[in-house]
Amino acid sequence: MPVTIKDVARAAGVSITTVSRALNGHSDVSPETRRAVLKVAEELNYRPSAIARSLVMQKTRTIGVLVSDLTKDRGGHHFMFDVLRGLHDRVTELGYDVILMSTSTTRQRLTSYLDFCRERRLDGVVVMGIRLDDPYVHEVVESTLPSVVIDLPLISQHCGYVMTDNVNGARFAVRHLVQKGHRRIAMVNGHRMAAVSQDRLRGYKEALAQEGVPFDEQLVIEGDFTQKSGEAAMDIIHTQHPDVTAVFFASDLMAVGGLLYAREKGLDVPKDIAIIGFDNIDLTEFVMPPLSTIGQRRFEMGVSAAEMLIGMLENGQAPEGRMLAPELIVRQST
Amino acid sequence: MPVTIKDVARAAGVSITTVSRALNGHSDVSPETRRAVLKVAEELNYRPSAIARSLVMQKTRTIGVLVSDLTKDRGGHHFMFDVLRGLHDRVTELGYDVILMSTSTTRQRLTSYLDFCRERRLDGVVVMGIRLDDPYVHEVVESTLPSVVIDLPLISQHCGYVMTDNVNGARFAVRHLVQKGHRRIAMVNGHRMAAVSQDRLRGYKEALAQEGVPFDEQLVIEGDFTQKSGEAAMDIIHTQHPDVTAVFFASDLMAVGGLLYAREKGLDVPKDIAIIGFDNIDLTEFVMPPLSTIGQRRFEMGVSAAEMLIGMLENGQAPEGRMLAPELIVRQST
DNA sequence: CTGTTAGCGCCTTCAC
DNA sequence: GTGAAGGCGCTAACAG
Repeated sequence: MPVTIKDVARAAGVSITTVSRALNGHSDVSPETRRAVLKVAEELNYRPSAIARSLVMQKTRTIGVLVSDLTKDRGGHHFMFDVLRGLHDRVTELGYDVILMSTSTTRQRLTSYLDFCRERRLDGVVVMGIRLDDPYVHEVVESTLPSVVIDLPLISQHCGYVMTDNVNGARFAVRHLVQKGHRRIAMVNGHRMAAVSQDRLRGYKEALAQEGVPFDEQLVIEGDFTQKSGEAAMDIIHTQHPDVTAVFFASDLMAVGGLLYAREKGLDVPKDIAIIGFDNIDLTEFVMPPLSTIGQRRFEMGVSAAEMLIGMLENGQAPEGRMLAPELIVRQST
Repeated sequence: MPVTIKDVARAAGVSITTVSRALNGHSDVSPETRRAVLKVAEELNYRPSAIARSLVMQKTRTIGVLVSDLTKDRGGHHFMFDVLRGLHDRVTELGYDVILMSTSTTRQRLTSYLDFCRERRLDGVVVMGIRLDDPYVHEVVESTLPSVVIDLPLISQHCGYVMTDNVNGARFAVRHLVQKGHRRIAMVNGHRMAAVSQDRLRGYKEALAQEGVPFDEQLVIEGDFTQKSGEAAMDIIHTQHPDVTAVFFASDLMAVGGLLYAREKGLDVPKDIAIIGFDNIDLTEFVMPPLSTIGQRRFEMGVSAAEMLIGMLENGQAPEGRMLAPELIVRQST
């Protein structure tokens, strides 16, 4: 049975009200009583109940983090973990707590994410790794519960987003290749339906236009973000477009596939063919040669989401769409 | 203002108590009233407040996960994330929620982890990635707050642990090498003070003894878990112990270092020298040749911790030490 | 079977 | 400056 405010009050010989005021730094308490109360609270090792406070204050100072399918071991996990780190860091700095939710587990509970939030009386949610076609996402996006979505351009009255500027990321990559002297630059994209694929393709085109390099539709190969598809794409490029001297892959995993293919065929990277990826996954540092790539500011995305959400909560700030600049990371594959 | 039990009661024309009982499946409610209440609750889209319930029940059905320094980008993160996944999965299955805590952020709050738990009235904690010399860990381990520690053999009245059986992991690795015909087998260990290093060294010795291979102290090189130290160790082995045909690295990162060194020196892996690592990090699948290693059942560790903790909470089960069997993963480096 | 009463631990009017 | 009273949303005796 933990020590309550009542215990402190009794021990200090004052009323509960006074203890509450003293502990919360209200001005209408005499310095002596305040000191006395603080001392007693300290001695008793008193910790106010966040639960009780939440009940009466009607806010929990807790935000939910909704992550897609934590159960399955899919690709994007490291990405999500980094975002989570930034998020948690900033959120706790601002005096809030973070509670975890996963699509897989809440779904089997048969309650929607939103209902979960309502039960827990969460003040807000950050959503990440969710697919656009998830039946429940829109429920939270369109609800009045303040929310911020990572990596999906969903915006509404109570929902903002934070994402990487994929268009510019792709532009950075392609411009870098052009500056290295390449003119025939192929692109291996992810599946066409992914939002990021469309953006990265646009960046590719824009960079080419900007640099005065003609766009050749033949040089855009569609992959599916996997290493295997990267190898396959590289094979097409190698056999059908031997004049290509550089390839921009829309994901590092595909780029690694390209790298393996090149090694297998005895091609020198970057001399025979330059390769640049996208994402800056850990792996890129360890392959040979280390892979140039476009990095997303994952930690900062979490921080930014935290600040936006809590800004909405505390200062009634309007939700917004935030694009974070990606960074060009030059290693030895270009 | 969310709809409360009072709203449901009024709308259903019964007392608050009756609503509570109907919703919680108590038997002393007539079928008709129950149906009526359920219907109204449904129509009103009522969600009971977990907060209010926690207050009166004196338990939150929430467990904390204390993770070391979420802020810093250190090695063990993927490990922790996988454990977290298993943990969260099982915990929510059992009807609990997970709240995140990090040493970095709670420390700057100037409250100990334990105080944080007390404020939030957490039912229990799982601790992971914490170093033995952390000043606060022992506070939670020795407190009456039920806890489970990952990867540290800390046990007490209210604290159990789940960890990988490192001794056997090392034995699996070394036995595998012996079975491949190797007799001169070096070991590159992590720093001597790490608990895992000691265990893995023991497993190395035991396996040698068991297989009738003499132990040679010269063949144990001390590294520090980094790739660089793996390279350095490999250099020592290569130059000073040319008769060595296989190396057991106490971490994959060091093993990758060894691999790079071998490639640089034109050594063929595994023909000239076989290499096996420990941890099964993602990287192992992508290096050339793919690295044989010892895998920890990370997801299962989380699941196990969840079950143990909640078993303690609900059935008063005694905390225990659980060793999870590692698995030998044979790829192409051995 | 159902309603009344009494809190859970805390904050906030409103008096004094 | 301080205390008494009421209530946040819910559950648990205790009566009827």
